Amino acid sequence: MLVKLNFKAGKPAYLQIIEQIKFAAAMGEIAEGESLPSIRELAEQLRINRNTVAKAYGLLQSEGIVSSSQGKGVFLVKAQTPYKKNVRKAILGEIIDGLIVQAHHFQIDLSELIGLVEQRFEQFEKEKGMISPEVERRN
Amino acid sequence: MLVKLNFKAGKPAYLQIIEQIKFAAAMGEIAEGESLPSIRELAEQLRINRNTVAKAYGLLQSEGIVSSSQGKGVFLVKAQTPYKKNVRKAILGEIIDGLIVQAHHFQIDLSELIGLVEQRFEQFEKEKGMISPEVERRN
Amino acid sequence: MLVKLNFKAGKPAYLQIIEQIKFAAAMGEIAEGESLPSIRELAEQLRINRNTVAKAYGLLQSEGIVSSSQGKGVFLVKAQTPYKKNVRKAILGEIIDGLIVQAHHFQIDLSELIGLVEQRFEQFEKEKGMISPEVERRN
Amino acid sequence: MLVKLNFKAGKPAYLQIIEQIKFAAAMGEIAEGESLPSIRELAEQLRINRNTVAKAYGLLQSEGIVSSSQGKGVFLVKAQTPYKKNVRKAILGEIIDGLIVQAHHFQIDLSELIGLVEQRFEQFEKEKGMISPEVERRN
DNA sequence: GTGGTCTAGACCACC
DNA sequence: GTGGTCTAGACCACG
Repeated sequence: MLVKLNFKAGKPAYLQIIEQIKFAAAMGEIAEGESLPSIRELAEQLRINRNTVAKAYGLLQSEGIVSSSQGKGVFLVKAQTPYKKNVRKAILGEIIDGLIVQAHHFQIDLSELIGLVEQRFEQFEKEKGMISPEVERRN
Repeated sequence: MLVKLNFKAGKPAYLQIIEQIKFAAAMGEIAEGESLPSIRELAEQLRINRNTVAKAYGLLQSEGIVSSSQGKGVFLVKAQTPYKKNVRKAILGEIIDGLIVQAHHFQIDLSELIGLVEQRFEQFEKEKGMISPEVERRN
Repeated sequence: MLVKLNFKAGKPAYLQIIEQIKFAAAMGEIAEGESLPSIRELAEQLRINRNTVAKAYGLLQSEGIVSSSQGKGVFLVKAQTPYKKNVRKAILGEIIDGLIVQAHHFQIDLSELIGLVEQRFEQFEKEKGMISPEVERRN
Repeated sequence: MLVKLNFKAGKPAYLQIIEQIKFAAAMGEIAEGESLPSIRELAEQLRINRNTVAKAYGLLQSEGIVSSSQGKGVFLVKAQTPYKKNVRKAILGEIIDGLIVQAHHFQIDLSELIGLVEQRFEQFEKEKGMISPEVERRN
């Protein structure tokens, strides 16, 4: 997998790494159980401090997305959320409430809003389909 | 109108104020042109510094939701967004993208997600109907 | 003379009054020794509080531009600055320094800058010529 | 580079910092891409709160004069204004209008005013020539 | 009585 | 070690 950093954007490096790895995992670009680039490798490739990569990996591990074992590397764990379904729905519900209030201020009604959701979802799936797993690697 | 702060939550006070005023405005709890609680008043009621309220009001003003004038007060402006439709859709689109990624991590598919949106929307409308404007509590 | 207030602009009312009276005086619209509208009169005309007009007149008086005497009214005093020439030049010099630094950041050189000054000055004189003294009065 | 604060003057500290840094930048005292004193450093040196310096730097950033990145520092960006020529002239025009009105109140005519501008400009260029870049004082 | 500005202390995010 | 955010106190401007 390939990670790119945009230093101009305000986003911190470690967050950009996390996002891209999450996205790659969601896309199926990285298979379950497969190893990620090593900390040292990724740090060199991106020309950033190893601490920054380590921080990103650490947070991914604490989210249960990857697991690391000394001397072996870092691996993608099987996708599964730690929350029960009603908790998940409650979390999504809060995001949705904010979305609805914003849509209301923008004078956009329900049917239009749902149209937008469907449209965005389709584009998400389309991009997902276009990425074949395990394509890119450098160094 | 009534604002409540939850100090336990990580969310900063000024953001909680913004959200609740936006919500109250969307609900029709505050009529257009009507004045919001004065900065001092709300600050005392919430037992926080005036500047924190002032910051919230200032941001609401920069979003075009309220307008303030020295010596007079802060007023809810006529609901009308300054953005063109495509801009509004783009802003909502970003929120939706975040929602979709989160839903994906939670293994919730499109139909279920849209069901959630509809359900939340209905509840929003129901609550909105229950609030008759101009029913103010006093302190 | 006619004073107009723009409530939308951020500028406070009393400053708008001061500016317009100064400008009218510089333009010769008000003759030396002539009386200005009374505080009560101007306040009614502009539909603002008399304190606001009084504040404006008070500041004009402290700048030595008008003089007031109880029961008679407020009069424009003979134009003359209280400062000696070198002091005046020093004050202008500071404004000019700021102008030069700004022009430098804008990559505008001396000749262009002086062209701008001349152009603006001519327009100033033109507007001044167009106003005949003692034209407008209301009520 | 050296910043001095004049607490007696009515001007707020953050504005004094902005002016002096703009001046130093225009003088070539700070080279392009070079880092400014860190927020903490300057705050200690001036014996003011870090936030006051941060505010000054933040405004300089929003003017496009410096750029900052967390954990690294604040840097002078390549001199290049983001505005088109007519916009720049309009901005300078407003400053010039104020200058002309002030000069008028001081009974100083155009030729004298332009003489002052030229004189100040020459002094600006002379001082600029005297400062060789990269000559830094330390504390 | 309004709202706005300036400075500050404590804490957080980042590298 | 960097810069950024949140809250606050004192003071100012305004009507």
